[in-house]
Amino acid sequence: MPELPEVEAVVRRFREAAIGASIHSVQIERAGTVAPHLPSEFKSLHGASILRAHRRAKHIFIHLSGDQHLHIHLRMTGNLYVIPDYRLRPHSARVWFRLKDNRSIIYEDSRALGKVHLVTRAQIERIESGLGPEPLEPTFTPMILKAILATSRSPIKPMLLDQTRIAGVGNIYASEALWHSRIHPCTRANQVPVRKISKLHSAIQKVLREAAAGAYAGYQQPGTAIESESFGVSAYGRAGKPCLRCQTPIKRITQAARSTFFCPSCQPC
DNA sequence: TCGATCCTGTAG
DNA sequence: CTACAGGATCGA
Repeated sequence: MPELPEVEAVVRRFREAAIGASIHSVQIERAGTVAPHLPSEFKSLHGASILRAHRRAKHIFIHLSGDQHLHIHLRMTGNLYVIPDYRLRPHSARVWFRLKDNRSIIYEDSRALGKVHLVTRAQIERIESGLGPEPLEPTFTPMILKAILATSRSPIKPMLLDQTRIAGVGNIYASEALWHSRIHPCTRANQVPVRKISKLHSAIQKVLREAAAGAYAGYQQPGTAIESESFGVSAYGRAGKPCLRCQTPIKRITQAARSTFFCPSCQPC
């Protein structure tokens, strides 16, 4: 589910619900979600209060009292939210934090690929320093994108997923941005024509911004279908369906073991 | 730079 | 039953 806009929505909701709350206890239903930590290490969170939460790329960092920090990555199917009572938690709750006010913070993850880690401030800095620019921040300019593209000979679409180059673009929005900027996904990054670089830059921002607007309203708690991508999607998941610009059937290919969707007619090589 | 891998769920 | 899933890491 979550790409950058969805993670942003999760963090915003989390902040509204959880800042200022105090943790009563921590339940770890699945050790793998906190590995390589031991569940017992999380006892240090008992009594801690939640001070801040922020997002960097698709990473979530939660700052707690006592100079403690949680690092949460939702991966494919993770979700983080607060519910009124722990007994309402879904079957796929992997870690939950009972709050002193009786509510609970739930980390839910059906595929269990995501992680909930305890980290130090130094570790957070190390993680963040390894990431490329945030695509929705002013620091991400067409010139910066041009410089990033120049350093890679790999096909542009897998390159867009490389978090060390640009942080937060995922599989759906990579295909979408290329469709909007009419760039073939197999084009080598350093071969993208200069004229199309600014198109790509604005397409990345457009696609992420529009998704962000929908995600905050649409990213729901358990049981509700998560369909934030179902509106505004022009190429992703539309194999065989007509391109919205030229009616040519959208094609699906595999790149770096991920699906890519594009229009073979209006995204020429 | 690729393929395999971590997992579970759902669609075909 | 198989294929595939919006992520990221690891080893070859």
